[in-house]
Amino acid sequence: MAVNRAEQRAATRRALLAEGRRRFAADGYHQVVLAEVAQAVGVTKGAAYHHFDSKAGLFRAVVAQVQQDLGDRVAAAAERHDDLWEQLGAGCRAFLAAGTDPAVRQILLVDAPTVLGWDEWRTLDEESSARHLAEALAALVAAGVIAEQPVEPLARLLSGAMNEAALWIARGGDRQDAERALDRLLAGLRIPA
Amino acid sequence: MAVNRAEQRAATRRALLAEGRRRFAADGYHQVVLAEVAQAVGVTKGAAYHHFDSKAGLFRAVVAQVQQDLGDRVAAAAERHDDLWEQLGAGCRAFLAAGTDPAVRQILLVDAPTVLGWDEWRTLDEESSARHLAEALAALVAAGVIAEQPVEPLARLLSGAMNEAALWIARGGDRQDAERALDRLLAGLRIPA
DNA sequence: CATTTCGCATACCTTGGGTATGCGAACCAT
DNA sequence: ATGGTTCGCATACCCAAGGTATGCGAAATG
Repeated sequence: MAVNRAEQRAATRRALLAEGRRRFAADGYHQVVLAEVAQAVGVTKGAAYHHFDSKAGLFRAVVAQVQQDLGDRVAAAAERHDDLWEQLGAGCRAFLAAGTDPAVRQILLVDAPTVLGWDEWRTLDEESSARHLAEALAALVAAGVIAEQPVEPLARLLSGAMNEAALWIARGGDRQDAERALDRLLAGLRIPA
Repeated sequence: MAVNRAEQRAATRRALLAEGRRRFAADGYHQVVLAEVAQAVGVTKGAAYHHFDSKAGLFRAVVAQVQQDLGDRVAAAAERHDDLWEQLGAGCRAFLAAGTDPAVRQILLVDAPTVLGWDEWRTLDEESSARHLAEALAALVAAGVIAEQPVEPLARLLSGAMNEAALWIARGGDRQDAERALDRLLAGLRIPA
């Protein structure tokens, strides 16, 4: 048990974040009652407001954490390959796989845009997974594998496509089919050798 | 002025729908107060609950209406062309153009999935714009313009891509760039002649 | 040991979605 | 036309839940 005050504070904060993440993922933002999150952790609403300035504030912190995890997973999958094109494919497949995680699905893909507003959500997205995608595409353009073109709109298109595909898979769509369709889309971008 | 009861009922319902649509589009679902919607129309909350069983019920009706409008717009744009491939392109461009409409953006793309739940939203989407896309792709496959493949996952990918692109454009992204990127993606699907 | 800090609890306020019930005008019977 | 019925909507109320103001007690400080 932490006797020290800083440790205690950090522990409470971590516990609230973890419990919030569980509940936001399982029940969706609106179904979650802040007081219940606090109670489950053994504190009261007051503690939650001491650490986060609102329910949305807790959610925001959870979103950042989940985004971070997702970005790490995608980056790790990509880095297992040397070839740039393979990296893109591996990253995309990792993203689709992550879509089966309820935390990613409900928190990032369903609730975050409405709760935080699309602008703020996009900013967070930009800092993690979306950035990896844009960088990968830029590298492929530089390497002459895909045609010279503005990278940002293409990255948004692909990002949106994968978000939707992840939700589709989670709802029962066949992942193989989704991966194959995505592969075909990506393959169409390659400059014919 | 309607003296007849059925007309009166219909008029109130229409007014609530119109005002709800305005406010949902302008402020987002959560910011909208049902009582204020009713008041703006000259009735009270009771009337709203008489016509729709909940706030979400009113929103659902608005969503259906906006979906319908959007589907019509896309279909109309497509039907101005005879060539199947041109139809697809025209429909997609019409969809991106529609993304500049705040009603489409906020109601359909941002709030609907969370408020109605992703499953119900997808069902509504399926009945309007998404169906057009799937049909167009199926026709192109049948005509041998794009490779034989499951149409549903491809339609979801493209649908997600365009949703995201519409939001990106609304946030200030260049529409020409988005259209060109989308064209390149679609072009990659064609079987090389 | 006196004092301050601060992490959190307690008590309270307010907003807003939802419900139960009542009224009055349009509708329908004879 | 007139009494009873329907029904569109108003009024009054309930309560869950987010947010706030304040107090307490234990750790930190010196």
